[in-house]
Amino acid sequence: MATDIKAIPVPALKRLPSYLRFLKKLAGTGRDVVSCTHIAQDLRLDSTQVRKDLELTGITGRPRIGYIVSELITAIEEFLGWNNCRDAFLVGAGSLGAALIGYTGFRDYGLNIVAAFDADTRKVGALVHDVEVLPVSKLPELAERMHIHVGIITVPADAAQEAADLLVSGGILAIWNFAPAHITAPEGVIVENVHLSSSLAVLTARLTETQRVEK
Amino acid sequence: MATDIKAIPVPALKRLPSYLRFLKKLAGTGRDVVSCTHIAQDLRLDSTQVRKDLELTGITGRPRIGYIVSELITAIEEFLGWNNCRDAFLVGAGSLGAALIGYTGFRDYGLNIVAAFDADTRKVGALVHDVEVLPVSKLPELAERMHIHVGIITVPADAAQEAADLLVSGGILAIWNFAPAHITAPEGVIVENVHLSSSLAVLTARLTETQRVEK
DNA sequence: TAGATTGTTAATCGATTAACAATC
DNA sequence: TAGATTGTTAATCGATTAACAATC
Repeated sequence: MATDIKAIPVPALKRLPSYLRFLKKLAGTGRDVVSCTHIAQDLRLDSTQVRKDLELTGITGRPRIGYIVSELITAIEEFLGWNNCRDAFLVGAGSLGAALIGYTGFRDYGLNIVAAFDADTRKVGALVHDVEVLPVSKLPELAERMHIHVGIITVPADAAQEAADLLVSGGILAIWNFAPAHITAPEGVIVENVHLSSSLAVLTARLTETQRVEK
Repeated sequence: MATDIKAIPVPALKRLPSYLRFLKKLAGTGRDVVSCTHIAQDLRLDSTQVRKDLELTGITGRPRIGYIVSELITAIEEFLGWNNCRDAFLVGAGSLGAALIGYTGFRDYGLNIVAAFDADTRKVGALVHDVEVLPVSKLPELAERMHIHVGIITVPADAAQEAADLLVSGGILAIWNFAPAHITAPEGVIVENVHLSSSLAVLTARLTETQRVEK
């Protein structure tokens, strides 16, 4: 097999967006060259780690000088696939769904939510931040016709698997799941979970720990 | 030092909530005993990993039998500090803030958002899901008086550090940051970030990768 | 009893960090 | 040139997985 390239480490992938943010801020100030040390200092990371992470994107720097800021921004964006926008469907037009639709920052991440779907007929037809809410029954056909590859799930936990199945039946290739539920999808379909409970667990466990120690 | 206990591994901590979800579902069906194999199967994990994770909570099972579901639920909840509710303040009453306030599920995670704050005077005075929006200037004094230890940041990126400083000045001990920005806080203050861009980076990088391979 | 499962120790794997030569 | 920084290899650290004895 020719595809014997090493898998991209997830922790590295998760750090790239913060580099991008920093670099864009830097570009705004007119700086056109940056070193790993500089990035690492701002983000409180190890400079070797930053260098290895940047290496993933295929960029090369110059000893003594560093990296060209604009080149680096382009390299990261291309590596993440953020350089050209992807259209996405969202299932579950509740308050979280509305918040995601309303967040304009996703454009920077190459994501564009073009339609929302809801099982609740009372929500169908409404406009959420200029995005129309459609009945879930229309999803599979529309996804196929519009060549949508990304689906976002913002339904309650007990409807999450159903929403996932719906997206899969429409030929979606990647699911961004915000529902507090474990969902399964066929081999080949990417599932990325945003489990707020996991994040909160880290926070509360640490807090409980420090408060236990202090007493 | 007596506090030479091994640090709790973050990945393990992040898995605990999913166990809890599964166990509660199980308890609902009337089952009162469960094995690691059973949990691992449902969540597509390694059973040894599940056992090690549960070990963290201090629970002991019985060979051949497994763990008592109700005991396990209590053990995880106590370990995470989810058994008694914490009051929290939220800064930034935009659509994401509103979504978090409106999400009743946080009660299960021991979190109760009692007040929202915003710098925008036009938002002040409004009610968001029965929670009053107050001016940010009132935050430090109120946080101190009400013994609030947890602060949630849902402001735009450029106001995030300011919001963090405000919370810190009110004596907050832990910050749950939803703003797409790197924030710094004094030693001892816990900062847990929900960086949607990191999560999306994993999704889009994988998607770009598979699409690259297919062509 | 036999066998499933826990508890625990050892082996493996992968990510982070350290070391250092190459270079502009 | 001298020295800062990249690129790369090696060492360390921590998490996952495997192995196996203890036990109900």
